[in-house]
Amino acid sequence: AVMILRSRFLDARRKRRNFNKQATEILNEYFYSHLSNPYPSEEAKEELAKKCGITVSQVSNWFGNKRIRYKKNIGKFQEEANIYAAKTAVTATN
Amino acid sequence: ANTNPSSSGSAHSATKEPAKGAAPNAPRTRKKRCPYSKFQIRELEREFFFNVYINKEKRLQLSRMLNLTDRQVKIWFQNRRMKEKKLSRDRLQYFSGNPLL
DNA sequence: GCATGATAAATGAC
DNA sequence: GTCATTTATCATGC
Repeated sequence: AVMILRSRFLDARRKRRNFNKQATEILNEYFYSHLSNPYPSEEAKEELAKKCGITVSQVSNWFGNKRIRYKKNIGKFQEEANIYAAKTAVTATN
Repeated sequence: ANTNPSSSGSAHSATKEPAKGAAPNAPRTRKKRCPYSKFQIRELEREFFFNVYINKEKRLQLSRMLNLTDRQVKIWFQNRRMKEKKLSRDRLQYFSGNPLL
């Protein structure tokens, strides 16, 4: 039984699975509403992880990848940025 | 069977070092990440298994054998210790709340 | 075929 | 020394 769990653990690390749409939504919402300083604190990471149903490490990975890829090609993310900017603006007025 | 297309036989020795006196402004470009070969990894792992903290003497010896800089070996051990710590954390999280234990 | 998540070198703060 | 990062690379999803 232990061996099964061990191999399952190794497989779980190797295989990549996309986050569900809801989790990505939450992460993007935070990212674009903190675009001037997209570095969540440890506490913020834990909260995001809880809300997204992923680990803190996965939150860190996501922000690391997002920051570098956004910086490398801002144009490609412009549309996405506008969407979430509008979204947070709506929530701010309510 | 050395499946290494990226010539990591000499992982350092280039891509940096503005040749001593030249380039006064010297933006000090970041060294490009260079994946190590299977052989280099095997030897580093072997030493890590023996001791997660490597002393300066073995470090110099290992760096010469693997054609890496002393600094690269030092950094590899630092990163490897962090990896080990992360593996422990992930194991704990993964096996907690399990249906079998 | 790229998008995306995870990992591996390399840097810098402390 | 640790540790959060940056960056490139790897592996997979679709």
